[in-house]
Amino acid sequence: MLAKPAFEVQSLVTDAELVKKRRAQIIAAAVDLFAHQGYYKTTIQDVAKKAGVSAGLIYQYVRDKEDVLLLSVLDVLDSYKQEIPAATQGLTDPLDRFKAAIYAYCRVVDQRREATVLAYRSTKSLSPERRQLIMASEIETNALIAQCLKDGIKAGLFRDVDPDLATYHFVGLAHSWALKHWRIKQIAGFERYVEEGFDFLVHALLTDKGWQHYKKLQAEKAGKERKKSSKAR
Amino acid sequence: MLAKPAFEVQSLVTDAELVKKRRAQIIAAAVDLFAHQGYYKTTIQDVAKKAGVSAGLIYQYVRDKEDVLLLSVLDVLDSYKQEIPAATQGLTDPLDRFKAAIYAYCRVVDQRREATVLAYRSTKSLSPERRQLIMASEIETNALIAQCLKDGIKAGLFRDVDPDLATYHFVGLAHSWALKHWRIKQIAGFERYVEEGFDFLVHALLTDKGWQHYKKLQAEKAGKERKKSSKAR
Amino acid sequence: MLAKPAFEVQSLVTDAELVKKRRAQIIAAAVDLFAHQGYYKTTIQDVAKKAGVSAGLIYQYVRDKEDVLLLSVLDVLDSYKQEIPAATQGLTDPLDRFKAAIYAYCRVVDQRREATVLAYRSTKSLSPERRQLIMASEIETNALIAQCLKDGIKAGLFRDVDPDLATYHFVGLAHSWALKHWRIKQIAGFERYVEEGFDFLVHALLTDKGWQHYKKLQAEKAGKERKKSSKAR
Amino acid sequence: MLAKPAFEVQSLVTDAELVKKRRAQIIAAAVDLFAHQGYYKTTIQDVAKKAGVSAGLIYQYVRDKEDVLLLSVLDVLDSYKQEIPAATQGLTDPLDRFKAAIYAYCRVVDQRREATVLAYRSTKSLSPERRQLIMASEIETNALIAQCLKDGIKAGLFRDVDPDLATYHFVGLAHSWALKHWRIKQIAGFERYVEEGFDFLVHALLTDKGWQHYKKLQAEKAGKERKKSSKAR
DNA sequence: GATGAATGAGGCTTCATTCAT
DNA sequence: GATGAATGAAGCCTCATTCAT
Repeated sequence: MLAKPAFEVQSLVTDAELVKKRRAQIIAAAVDLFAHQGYYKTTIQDVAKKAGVSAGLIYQYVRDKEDVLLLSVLDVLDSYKQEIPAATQGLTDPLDRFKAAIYAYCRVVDQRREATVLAYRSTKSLSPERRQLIMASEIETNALIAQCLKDGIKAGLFRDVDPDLATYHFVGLAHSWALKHWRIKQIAGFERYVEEGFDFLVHALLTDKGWQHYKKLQAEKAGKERKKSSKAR
Repeated sequence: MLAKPAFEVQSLVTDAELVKKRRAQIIAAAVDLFAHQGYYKTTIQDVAKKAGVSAGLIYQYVRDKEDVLLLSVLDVLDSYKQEIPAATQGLTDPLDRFKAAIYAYCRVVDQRREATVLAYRSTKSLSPERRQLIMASEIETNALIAQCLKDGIKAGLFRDVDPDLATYHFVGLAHSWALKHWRIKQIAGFERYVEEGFDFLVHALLTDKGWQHYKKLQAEKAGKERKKSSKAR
Repeated sequence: MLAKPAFEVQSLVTDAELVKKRRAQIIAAAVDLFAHQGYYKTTIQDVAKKAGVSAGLIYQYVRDKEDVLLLSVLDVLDSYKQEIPAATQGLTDPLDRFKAAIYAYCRVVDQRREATVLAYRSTKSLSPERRQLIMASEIETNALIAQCLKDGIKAGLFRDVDPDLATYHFVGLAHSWALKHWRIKQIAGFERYVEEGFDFLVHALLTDKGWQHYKKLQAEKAGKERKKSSKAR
Repeated sequence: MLAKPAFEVQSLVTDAELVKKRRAQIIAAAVDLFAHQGYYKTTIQDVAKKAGVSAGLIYQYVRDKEDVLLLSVLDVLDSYKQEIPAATQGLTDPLDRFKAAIYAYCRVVDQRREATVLAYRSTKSLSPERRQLIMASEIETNALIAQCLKDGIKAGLFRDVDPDLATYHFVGLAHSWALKHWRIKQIAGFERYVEEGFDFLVHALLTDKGWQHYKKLQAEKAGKERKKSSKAR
């Protein structure tokens, strides 16, 4: 289930530990630069300088520039795959789990906003084989969401919609925050955007039973927060 | 209201008719090439050859390569601004108008699927000033959708949601078809995608009153189609 | 004596009057542009625009861009050949004539300072055949000065120096004003520069007899000016 | 006092030794080509080929083609600044020193005749900032000459002329040899040109006292040469 | 393993010149 | 005769990639 990221990117260096360390260095620099200036406007020399290594070094850990892009995008996508399970960990209620998953997705997108945009923009710059890897990773992430939906449907909380299609509506919520940030931030802050967005979309999803459940959860949450804020005083 | 596309892209040629014609030639070629191979992998020579003109000629109609990209993206965005009003023309019922608008949006995105992706990918490749133009155009298009939402809210058919935020959910429906086509096409065809997608999202939007209205429209449509198909026999 | 400027620059247009008029138009624009931006940074389109004609038109009056440069430089050099004889016209005393010639030379160089620099800079940009014409023109101009020197030597006013070499010292006076203007103007104004410069160089030239004569001329001139200024009151 | 030549031309390469070596390589090739074919007719590829390096390499040592020109011109001007002090080294007599300086100037101009012309022609092709550097270098060189003049004036050998203006007359002697070589070489060889030219101009400069001194030096020199030539037999 | 200087192919852009109108 | 749109050759410069140290 856990994807070995970039399992096919070859390296001339054999020491696995070193490969991991160097690549992390390179990718951190690359993601930052690619995200902010774009893939084509970023040179390998830029990446090398930012990573604090020589240009030649990079070619001991990747085959070519496209490999750097592939690793960069995979790095971003992997963070999704890490955050979502971590967020649902311990939760059992399907609606709870679903909400936690979506919120987690939105949160990680927000934290790596530019990088998320990078992933969108740059996939087409990759060769078909490499693009496969990206798509596979996205499918995996979507499967995490879709599973939550299936669980909710099974539990009778969600309508019997196509879980894969519905996934895209919620994924779109997270991605839009990054893609349309220039505009949306003028309308709402992150918190309100996610809350209203999730509330909006979940309306489309809930059965009557689910609806009751949702209102109960809302009330509980409101209760907790009231307590918290009264304690805070 | 009507945006003069690319109103600021200068040309050395003075004959307005010719400028229009040549630019159309150039942009048609550019959109196609940019959409399929990407902006950076497409050379001006490629565009010239495909447009059937010399490379030098292009520089009599645009300042630089980025201008070609700007005009290309604006061309795509303009088609949205054309199709949506055309689709709602003559319709008076708010729900009808809204549905027509969204369907029209989805349709034009489907027709220019690669070009839509181009618009997404390439905006960041533009200089800030040029990006402004793109953003302005997107805001205009969104305003068309948002207006439909406002009308529906006023008519009591839609819940009192933030129309600008809600617009993004529906815009996302159209865009996702292009952006995630590689995956969604495996799940559903265009017709089903739009129908189910719209039906899903509209659930989140409708009031009880709106809900009655929606079901009536569905029934009417079903009736018409039954008739049509019986005639077709 | 009078050089037909550019006697070999061909034109497609047959009407001699028109050729003269058009060329004057073109050359005036060209000299200005070449002098200020340099030959290579000036495009034929620039010249055409400044001359108020189309780019194509120019090619009916010259063979190529180099022809425009040739005509431009010859135009400048011709003005020397016009001014010097005009200035000595009517004067009979050799020293008077010589001084008038040098002053006239300096004056025309000052009036067309940038153009003079152009002549210096651009001769090497011309093909050898065209350069010949420039050189021939310069030799003609120098001959005017040299003749004055010969007359002065014959009259026993000037030492028996090589008139052609001495010519270059005085020509250098005029040219330096243009070539080193950026620096000399910080040291002296045009009037003082020419007066001190001529006075300096003429010291090197005069015989004892010439020296007496020179002082007499100075005194006369001073006298006239005193009168003039007293009248002016 | 000692100018760091081209102190502001940046290089991507850090090894100072290498920068010096490579630049010398590049500039040597560039001066030669620029001097003979002109700046604009010389391509970077030409320079690279002549320097025995790749075109890309050049851009690791200069920012653009204009930088190559700047370095080339500075290289020429620096040779003046080297030769003049070297020639006066050890000499104490002001007239001796002055003569040595002018002769040295003429000699280096003769040795780098085409390059001297390049410096004249091309300064205007440089951006204003770069032109400043050229001018500063010229002023420094002129100051060396002017100092000799001042010393001679102080010693009562030279008339009390403006040393900066007088400098230009002597500088003109050297430069004219390069600029008007096509013509002057028909009149006189280098030796005679310099001797007669200096003799001519120095006439304009000497006081009576200086004049006595000058004649004495001439006699001494003639004596030495007689001896030398008798020895040579 | 790491460096960074060197390479050279290739793209954008300019502009002299032509030619159909 | 005049126009100005069109051409296309050519140059500057960048940058991914290599390789000697």
